[in-house]
Amino acid sequence: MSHWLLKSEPDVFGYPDLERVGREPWNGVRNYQARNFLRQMMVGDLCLFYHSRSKAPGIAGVARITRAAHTDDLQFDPASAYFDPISDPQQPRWSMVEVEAVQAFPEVLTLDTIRALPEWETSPLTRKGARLSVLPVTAEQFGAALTAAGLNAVGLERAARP
DNA sequence: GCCAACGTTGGC
DNA sequence: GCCAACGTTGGC
Repeated sequence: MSHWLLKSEPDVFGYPDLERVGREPWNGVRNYQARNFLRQMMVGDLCLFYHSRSKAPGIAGVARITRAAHTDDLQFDPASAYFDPISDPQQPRWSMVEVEAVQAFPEVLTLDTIRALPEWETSPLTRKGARLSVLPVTAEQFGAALTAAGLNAVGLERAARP
């Protein structure tokens, strides 16, 4: 199983929103590197749900991939902000996955705290000017984040298994 | 294929 | 709201 980190602006769609709706299509990703990571995701992979552009940026909870990469319909919807006039329906450029809420963190694990974790030193997340909205996370980084949040990483991974 | 201009991201 | 960092675009 792989681990990932997904960024979302809590003002637009935060972890509480994911808990409310249960499952949510992760669409609107329009960056090739991020898209390529989406395409590597497999059902059951766990994701850290990160709040960006917020007063307290950080990880708010854990999500699980419930559907592997498939065509992001918004790229063909002229009314959508994510419309891509260049995309060819025969060979769609953009993909989306589907995620569900697994476990909220007791409180948001702040970026400052994440930066202080040795496992996260090499992550693109903690690099200045980081813009990647979907990024891979090592098992060590995932475990360190859960431990720092006060959760039992092993227990959660077991419980999250479908 | 270079690179300046532009638009967007995201911490602060 | 500011601005640095980054990805993308498009003229040449």
